[in-house]
This record gives sequence, structure tokens and C-alpha cells, in this order.
Amino acid sequence: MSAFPADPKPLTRIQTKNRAAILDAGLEVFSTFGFRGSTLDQIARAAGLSKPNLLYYFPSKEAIHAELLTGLLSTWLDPLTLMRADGDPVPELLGYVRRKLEMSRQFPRESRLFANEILQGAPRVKAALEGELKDLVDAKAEVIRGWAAAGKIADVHPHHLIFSIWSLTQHYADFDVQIRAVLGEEDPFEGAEAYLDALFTKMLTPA
Amino acid sequence: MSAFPADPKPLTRIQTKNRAAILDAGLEVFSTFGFRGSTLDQIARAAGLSKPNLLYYFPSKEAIHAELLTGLLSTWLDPLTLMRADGDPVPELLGYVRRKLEMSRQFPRESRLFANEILQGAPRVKAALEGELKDLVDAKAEVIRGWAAAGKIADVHPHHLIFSIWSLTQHYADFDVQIRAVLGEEDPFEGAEAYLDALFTKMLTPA
DNA sequence: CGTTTATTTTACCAACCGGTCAAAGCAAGG
DNA sequence: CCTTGCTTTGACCGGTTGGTAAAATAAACG
Repeated sequence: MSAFPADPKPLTRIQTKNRAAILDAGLEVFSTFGFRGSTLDQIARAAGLSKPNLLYYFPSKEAIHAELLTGLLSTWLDPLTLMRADGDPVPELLGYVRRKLEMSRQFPRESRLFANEILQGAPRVKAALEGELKDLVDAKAEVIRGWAAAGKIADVHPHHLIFSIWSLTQHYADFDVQIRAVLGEEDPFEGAEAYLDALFTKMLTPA
Repeated sequence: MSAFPADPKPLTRIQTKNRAAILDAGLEVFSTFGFRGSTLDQIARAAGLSKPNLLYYFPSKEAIHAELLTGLLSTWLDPLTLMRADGDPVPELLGYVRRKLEMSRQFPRESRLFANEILQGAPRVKAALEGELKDLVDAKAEVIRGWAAAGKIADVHPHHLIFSIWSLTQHYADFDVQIRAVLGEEDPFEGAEAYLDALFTKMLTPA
């Protein structure tokens, strides 16, 4: 007897390993080719499994993609959530920028998975965008508006400030190939951190 | 007898119309689903033709995509090309930002087509990125470096300045769905122009 | 008008797609 | 060692994919 209906059976050692391998392979493939452009064979090969074996662990292509996306969403909002209204405004915002850039550096595939989903019209996350995301952004925009009203930061459009942070940081993950083609050897993220730091410091420091 | 081997036959009225319809439909579909995620049936339907009829005008799916991409590349570089070394530095750069934002507003599908290609690793334009694009960017970066050295603009990393202009302007086309989900009614491009103008003015005006 | 050329359609193909199934192989506990 | 349940595989299915061949139709033109 358990408190909940349907005891969640513990995963076996093999299940844990193979599910992880599949999700990693799915991330690799989906983030490159998008949902429609990816095939189960591609994912199975990348995971080192046969296609039927892959479908033993996940019921469908959709299910793999869905698990990746839902797992991603909260992680993606973390850096913004961590921005505190009671902190020092400029450092709080710069910290947000740095955390977001760090995510692009460490999780470029996740960034591209998200970019692909949005480019395709966000069919599977539109609801979350208009719900959770909008709520969080609206709340944090209100905080920023307060800081501006109190003269602690320059007077900026809060929503567009947030968009610009998303844009600039994610660009280094999503357009990585292009940036490296132009820069050559140089590591993009080195220069990016200094550049974004200077940009937002200038932008936000009140006159 | 002609001066060239293989006279380029003039296109008939119907050819002109149908090729245009196919390219427009291809742009619509490819920009949404990427190359691998798009099907000839989708494109044919969007163009109001049957699939074999579509293949009467273009030899393959690849050919449609290739024509769209090559046609796009020069257009895409125009705004940067128009930035003149002998102009007034800050207005020249702000003009570049405005032209680029205007392209995002007027040609969002082209922007997404390009974004899709880059996300997929730029398999079909990598050479152009490392050639034409890099050459143009390097040249304009040198101009910007000169302006900074002469104290006419603030001291910024020229390449990252250009990346940030790409990023911020294209974001409004590529992530349109997300931005509208957060903003609600408000037209993104209205606020964007004022925001980007203020941002780059602050960033670039020398101390 | 008739004929020559451009266009469109119908029927079709082999390869690939997501997914199923039953049988085979395997690990672990008694 | 042998049973029981977990894991893997190979063969297969109906539908879709990019692309072709040839016949049917429409336009252009003398």
C-alpha cells in the first residue's frame, strides 16, 4: 500500500544509463535539425542503440522531444529568477547577463534546441511562453521599472532590456558557427564577456 | 550564332510567375522548418502547384533552397556595406543598426531562413561565411577600430560590436513569436527602434 | 487553322519515415 | 541451474519522401 496510486518503480541501472544516452543523443540531433528534420534512426545511432530499442525506453519521437523541452524550460528561466529586487541594481543586472552568457557557453545545444522551437513558431511551448515566461518577465520588468524610477539605473524600457540580454547572450550559442567563421582562432566567449560587461555597464549606469 | 555558348533563353510569362511563386513558398516553408524539415509537397501546396509541376521548374529540393540562400547573402550584407568610413562615425553606426532592424521588420522570413541554416551548422554557406562575410566584416572592423583610435567613438571591440548589432536586430525577426508572447498587444518593433537607438548612442558616444 | 512548344497531370518508384510485434538473449535472485 | 522479468533484435507495416516517365493539355505562333 502506498500513499500514491501507481508506485513509481525505481529505474534499473541499465534504464538510467540508456535513457540518459537517448536524451543526450536527442538533444544533439533535435538542436541541430529541429523536430521535423530529425529522425529516430539518427537519434538511435547517436545513442548507440537500435531504433526499436530506443522505442523501448520512450514511447515516441514526440516523447523524447517533449521531455527535453520541459526539462529545459525551468533551467532556462533560472538566471532571471535569481535576479533579486533587494540587491544592488546594476550588479544584479550584470550578474544576470553573466549567468545567461555562462549558460550559452555551457549549454549551447540546449540554447539551439530552444531557438529551433521558437523559429518553428513555438508549437510546443507557446502556452508556457504566454504563461510562466510572461509572468516572470512581467514581474522582473516591474522590478527594473522601480529601479529606474528611483534613479538607481538609467531610464530604459524594461522589456526590451530583457530581450536584449536574451538576444546578446544566446547569440553566442545559436550563431556559434558564424561567429567562429568570422573570428577565426579567437575564442568568442572571452571577448563576449568583457564586451557585454562594458555595454550593460554603460547602458545602465545612471547619468 | 551567339557570342556565348548556350543562349540564356528568356523566361516566359508563366515561368516568371511560377518560379516566383515557388521561391516565395519555399521561403515560407524552409524558414519555418529548415531544409530537412521541409517537404516538396508542403512547398508545392503553398505555391498552388502539384509536386511534379514544381519539379518542372526546379530540378530538386536542393536547387530551390540554394537559390534562396545565394539570393539572400548579398542582400543580407548590404546594410553593412553601406556604412561609409568617411561619414560621421556615430550616425554611420546608428544608421547601420536602423537599416538592419528595418530588414528584420520587412524580411523576417529571410532572417529565419538564415538563422535556420546557421543553427544547422551552416553546411551550405560555411564557405561564404569564411570568405565574403569574414572579409567584409574584417574590413569594417578596421574602420571602426580607426574611429575608436581617433577618439570619435568609445573604445569598443569592433567584431563584438558588429555581432551585437546582428544579434539585437535579428532577434526581433527570429524570436518574434516569443517576444509577442511576452509583450502581448504592443508592436515589438516600435519599442525596439527607440531602445536600440538609445543603447548604441550611449555605447558609442565617447566619454 | 495546324503545328510546335511549353505546361500540367496521372501513375508510379525506391528509399525512408515513425512505429509495432514476437521471438530471442540476457541478468539476477532463489 | 532455472525461472522470471528486463532488454535487445530482426522482420515487418502503412504512410511519406524526393524524384521520374509519359501521356494529356494548354499556349504560342506562323
